[in-house]
Amino acid sequence: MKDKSIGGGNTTMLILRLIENEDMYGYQMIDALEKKSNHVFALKAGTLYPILHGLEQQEMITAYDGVSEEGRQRRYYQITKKGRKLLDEKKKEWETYASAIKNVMGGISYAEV
Amino acid sequence: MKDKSIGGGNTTMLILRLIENEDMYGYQMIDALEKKSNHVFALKAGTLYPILHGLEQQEMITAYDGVSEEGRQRRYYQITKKGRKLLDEKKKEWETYASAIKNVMGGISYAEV
DNA sequence: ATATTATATATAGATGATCGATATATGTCA
DNA sequence: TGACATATATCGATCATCTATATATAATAT
Repeated sequence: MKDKSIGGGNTTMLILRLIENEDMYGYQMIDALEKKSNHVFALKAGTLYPILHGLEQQEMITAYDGVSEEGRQRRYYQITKKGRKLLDEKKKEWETYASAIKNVMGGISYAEV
Repeated sequence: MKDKSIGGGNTTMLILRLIENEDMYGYQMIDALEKKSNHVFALKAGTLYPILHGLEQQEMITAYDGVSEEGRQRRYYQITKKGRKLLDEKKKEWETYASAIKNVMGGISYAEV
């Protein structure tokens, strides 16, 4: 995984999280992710837009043309009910994954099954 | 990232961690990883061996032929000083990554820079 | 003694996620 | 007017990992 790359198949989860409470347009997501991650993640436009289009096709999000606070035409994305369900699943997967890494790295061992 | 796949570019870190305190042979690593991860990770032989050969070439590990506790010929792998340094780096990268995900998912925000 | 199965090591090709490069259009600022 | 930042978009390349496959040995069952 390269420096500042998001990797690990978590990009979709992060995008859905960003628009969980607020509709956003593409570039706004890139900025928000950079800030919230404290400059660890630098999501590329070339990664973002194909994912947004895919999520739209799967009805995880819907898109509409709107006007930004500065009065400019922007393409906004809104999470759907289906998308919230997917976000929940991805969250659980991440927790399982992170906890497994912790177990291996910390050396916690379980009874053999 | 598929179910039970390790992904995220963390396989090398996990392998190095496994042999940090004890030399191991390939299949032993697969078993150890499955147990320590509480059955979350199922490392595939087809993933493991190419990584081991790569780490050997980069002098992160050394290999030698030994005899297992059951008296069988096995190919053992031992971490080198260089490998321990790499493990430390990978650990730090993981911590940075996991903490960034946490920040985004939990909604912690930082002052804009 | 022989067949079957589990263990072990290994490699090649396929897949999938993400990046880098590039294209295009619009709005802002000097 | 020209340069630059913002914004959306697509395509090909790259990299990690998986699947499938091959091969060998040892253990177990017949």
